Amino acid sequence: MKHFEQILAAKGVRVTANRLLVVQALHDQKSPSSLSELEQTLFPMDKSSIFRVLCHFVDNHVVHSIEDGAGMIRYELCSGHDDCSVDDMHVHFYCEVCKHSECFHDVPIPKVDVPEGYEVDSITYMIKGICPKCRNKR
Amino acid sequence: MKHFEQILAAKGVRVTANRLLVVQALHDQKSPSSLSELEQTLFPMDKSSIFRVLCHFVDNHVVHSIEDGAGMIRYELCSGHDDCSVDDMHVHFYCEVCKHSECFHDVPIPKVDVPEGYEVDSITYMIKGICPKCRNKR
DNA sequence: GTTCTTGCAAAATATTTGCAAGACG
DNA sequence: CGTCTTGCAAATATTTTGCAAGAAC
Repeated sequence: MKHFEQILAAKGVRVTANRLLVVQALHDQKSPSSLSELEQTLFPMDKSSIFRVLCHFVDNHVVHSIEDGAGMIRYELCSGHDDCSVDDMHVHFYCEVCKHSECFHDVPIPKVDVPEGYEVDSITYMIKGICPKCRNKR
Repeated sequence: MKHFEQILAAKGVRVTANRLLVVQALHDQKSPSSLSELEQTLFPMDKSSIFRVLCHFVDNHVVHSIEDGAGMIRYELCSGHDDCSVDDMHVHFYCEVCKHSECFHDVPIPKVDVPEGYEVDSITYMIKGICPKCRNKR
């Protein structure tokens, strides 16, 4: 996939087979993926390799890392292919019943005024509650 | 502290010595505490006891649980002593340099419109960046 | 006495690192 | 060659549960 190679190259990340697989997997997921999930998807790639690729991606703004409601870290591709700004982010939802995370891609994170002297790098807006599917089951 | 006993009683939580100690400790902290921190503060109370007290408190809306930027769960007392609503919440800040969390008590979380059918229980608004103290050191 | 709570120990879950071999430029 | 990347194994860190003794009602 030439497309993914360009994304990596544009961010100054060397292209390797593993890295392309990780980008591919993240792209295929609709909701942010955890390390464990990626481990299954990307078998037989090693967990630590995936982990290090993800760290590298986070450092180079290829992916965001967010914490879902269950104390686990999840990863998703930065949407903007050029630069990865704060404006890039959207709201996430965590269902306390089925324990799944999803994205509200259409809902941008409202900005707030931070006190003097604080530098903002990223923002996570996480709603916890019950998703429609689980709600209808009750 | 009669005061804390009333808080617990009002939420239908049975009052025990341990629970009062946990409430006290959370009240004394300015920023949200992690389980490990509480373990030190509350020594010799057992870690698992603290954990179970915290779970019970979260279930009964005595405390909020939030995830700081480092994948750790932190706890803070619900501010409203009557009921623990979504309006109760404020913005949190995580410094990526000194790895400390703090509260922007004066900055309420802006609300967003969620898609139809979703039930909102709580919201976490976490800003990651660099705090003034760490920023001045560079 | 029946239910809830606690402490100890240990399991379960996730993340992170050390090291040597291999790939890349 | 020298640096970056990978896989295997193992160490850390953190959260969670089983069980029996004790406390509360």
